[in-house]
Amino acid sequence: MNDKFFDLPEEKQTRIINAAYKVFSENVYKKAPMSEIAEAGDISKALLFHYFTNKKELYMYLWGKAIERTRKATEESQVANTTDFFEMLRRSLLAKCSLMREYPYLYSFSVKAYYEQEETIKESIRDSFQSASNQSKTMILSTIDFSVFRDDIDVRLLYQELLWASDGYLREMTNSGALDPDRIENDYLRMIEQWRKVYLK
Amino acid sequence: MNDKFFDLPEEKQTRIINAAYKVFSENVYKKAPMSEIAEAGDISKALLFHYFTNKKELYMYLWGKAIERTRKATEESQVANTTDFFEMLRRSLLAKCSLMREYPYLYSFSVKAYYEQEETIKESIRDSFQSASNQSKTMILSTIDFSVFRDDIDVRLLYQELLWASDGYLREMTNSGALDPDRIENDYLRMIEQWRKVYLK
DNA sequence: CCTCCGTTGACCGTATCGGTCAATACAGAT
DNA sequence: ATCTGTATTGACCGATACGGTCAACGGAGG
Repeated sequence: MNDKFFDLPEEKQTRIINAAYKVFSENVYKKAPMSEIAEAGDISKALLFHYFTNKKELYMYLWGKAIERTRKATEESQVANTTDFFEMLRRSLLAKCSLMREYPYLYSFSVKAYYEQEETIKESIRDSFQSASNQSKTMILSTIDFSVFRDDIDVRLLYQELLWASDGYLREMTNSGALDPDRIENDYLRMIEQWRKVYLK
Repeated sequence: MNDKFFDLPEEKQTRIINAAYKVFSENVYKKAPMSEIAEAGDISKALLFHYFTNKKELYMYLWGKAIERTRKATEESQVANTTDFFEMLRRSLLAKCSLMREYPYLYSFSVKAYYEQEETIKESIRDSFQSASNQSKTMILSTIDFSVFRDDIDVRLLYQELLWASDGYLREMTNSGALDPDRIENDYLRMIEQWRKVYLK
């Protein structure tokens, strides 16, 4: 890619990047047109190709950035630095929200990328995602104090369930176009409070 | 459309329909090619056009069928015929599973259709979905006995949350390609049992 | 052998794709 | 005002994919 991209005013950089995240999160790689990205980012297609020499390079740049920013947000929110399950969940959702404020479609892009079928993309991506996901999962299972949960529930099932619920909520917000991180954050906190009430001893 | 479609052996009919549901559930209307549907259904594109005279007609047929089958499955599972919240949830998830056995992608098609942006499609669809969804929601809120819930929880939030959780689970199954209704049904039942334990008085 | 009809490969005009390039717009220096 | 260098673009290219059509093929029944 062309490093001069980073000399652009920051607003313009993120505008372009977010346009790309959006289009790639809504379409499979093959059906995500560069022209649509350019239009959404309010620049010409030629300029887009000027900065990211071709489609795959843009895609891989977005992927690398997504990985990096996710890692950073997770670290900054101190997600791993607690043994309280719900506190960890809270921090991780707050991290997601803060990430969403700057890159609204980064998360849905990551999910879409994980299931990408295009051969050339697949191999470059799947491993790094898988390893990160597995790593965080084992980290959670080893540091969390599970003794505080009610004895009659299946914690592993619960964990999945809560992730799905928060994910489903986020998806609904995304789909309906009302992506308001503040409101989402607030709703997240309420949901967690409720869970805390019923699932602890 | 050409009524001779219904003279085809049933296996072939559902094979074609499911191919169409799949492609339309994975792509926006405009980017869902008839050729891809034909290929997935293992027939020629020309034959597909022979039965459904054009793309929109096929889409609208699928939509109507989705509405109808959903209504039927809901009715057959007696979803509305109980005042127990979790029992109703259980029945409605079982209905979803039984529907999924015959038309694996019908549900994700319906969701996708609801958010369709194509102008000509939008108007023909959104109303019927909205009304059905609203109707079921008010039905639930009026027949369910909410007094059995713990007093310290927000039932409306809970309702959404459980729907999201079951939805997220279903989506993960769909995405990973392991769409096994029996396993899903089993997992659903376990999740519901857990919920029943913690959310009731 | 004929007829009928389900089925198809090949085709059409058009739109869209990824990508290129010469030309413009424009800012700053002289 | 002119020059220079760079950010930006409209127009274009060949290739491909699109929705839709149609003449022809093939096999079953008479």
